Amino acid sequence: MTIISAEVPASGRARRASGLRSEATILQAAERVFAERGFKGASMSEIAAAAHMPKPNLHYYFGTKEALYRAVLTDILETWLGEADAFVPDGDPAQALGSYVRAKMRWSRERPHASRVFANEVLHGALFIGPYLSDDLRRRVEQKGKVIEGWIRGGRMARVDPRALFFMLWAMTQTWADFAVQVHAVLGVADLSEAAYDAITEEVVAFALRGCGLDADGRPPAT
Amino acid sequence: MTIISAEVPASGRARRASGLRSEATILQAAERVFAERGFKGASMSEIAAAAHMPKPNLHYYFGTKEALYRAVLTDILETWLGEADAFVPDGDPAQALGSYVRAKMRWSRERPHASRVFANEVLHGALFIGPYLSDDLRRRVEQKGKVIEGWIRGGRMARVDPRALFFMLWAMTQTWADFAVQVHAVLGVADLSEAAYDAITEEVVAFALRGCGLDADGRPPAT
DNA sequence: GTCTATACCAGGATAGAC
DNA sequence: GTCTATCCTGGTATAGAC
Repeated sequence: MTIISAEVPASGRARRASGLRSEATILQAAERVFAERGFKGASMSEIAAAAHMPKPNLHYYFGTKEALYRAVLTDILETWLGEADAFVPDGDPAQALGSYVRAKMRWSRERPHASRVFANEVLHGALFIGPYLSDDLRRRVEQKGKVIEGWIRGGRMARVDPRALFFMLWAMTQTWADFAVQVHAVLGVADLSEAAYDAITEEVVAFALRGCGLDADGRPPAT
Repeated sequence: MTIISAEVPASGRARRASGLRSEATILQAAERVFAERGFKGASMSEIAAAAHMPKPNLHYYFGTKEALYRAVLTDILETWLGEADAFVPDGDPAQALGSYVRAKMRWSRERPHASRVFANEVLHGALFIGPYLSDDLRRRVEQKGKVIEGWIRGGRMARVDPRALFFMLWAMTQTWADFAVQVHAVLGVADLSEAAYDAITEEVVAFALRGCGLDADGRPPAT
């Protein structure tokens, strides 16, 4: 992740433990507030309150609101593709796809704020992470797409455009974080239990595998 | 759509053609700006500029920024489920699901701004349309879910939780509007041609049908 | 109904004490 | 490194002429 450079705090030198802890606290609070309000909607005051410290401290550590936002995004992007590396050419398609979907579902569950910040950023034009999407992400999708094309040529899964497949998988998994409010409203619940979320995860996995022409055991279809 | 009441312009009485035209112009401009910037990020000045008229006119017609935003949302919600009524119990599952997905894909293509405003609203907690989601939408999903459950009981499609299915279908279709920037970045194109979008639409339809255990001709699988 | 000019306030950023 | 007090821009909303 070289496109977005995290702000180096004021001094430009390594700081002591208290500073690092403050910084981490701010980042965490900022992620939550940016997720709830968007970039414009979030105020430094609210982030400061969420981080239990006065406003100027935020400026001391990150300079500007925009720099803080960039730091949050950097933090998010560094993990966004972390679980994505299960696509090895020799691997079993059903196994690889299944664990990819499960990893993405877990990410939505464990870092819903991060998912929403990312969604908000892309939704409004990816002004900050645009270069990252067209360079780094594009390259990765291209690579993994080749693996999938290999599987298709080998008759190991249905013919699915690899890029379209990725967009659909991302959408199907991230929607549980990004649109959680809608999910809760339609289901008539205040929250999803771990058990309920696990059940949903298996629904998504099964749906995605069938969508790729694979049954749960990974057997390719007659087609 | 009774939950959100569109603002009745200043006089409270029907206005003449020029007023109606201005109002429609403002709504259209507002939808676009709200889509690009979010509620907070959008400014009345920018909407006014987009509508080619001075700022106070917006307040004349809609009172406040929030009222204008509500009017835009009402407009969007009225069409959001319009195409959703292909789910008739007697219908063919593959045919019903296919035309539903196609309708949603067309909506994403033709009203991307509307889709983004909606996404942004839900993403940030559905503060304005929350009641609509838990009343009207919930009821509709419940109804259509019964139809799907009937199909499953009749062995006409795979066992898929109907609610989960809807969330996935919405996600898979709306992502092409909401995350268009990401799609373009990863594909390395500035825009999608009609032909390219049609091809993607068929990818999504095929994937969704297989996901439901249906092939393109609507034959249920052995399962 | 349409527009110019302006009141008013929220919020980002900084000065400067400790 | 931490915090109080304050500056100042930008943005909603309105007054009031036409």
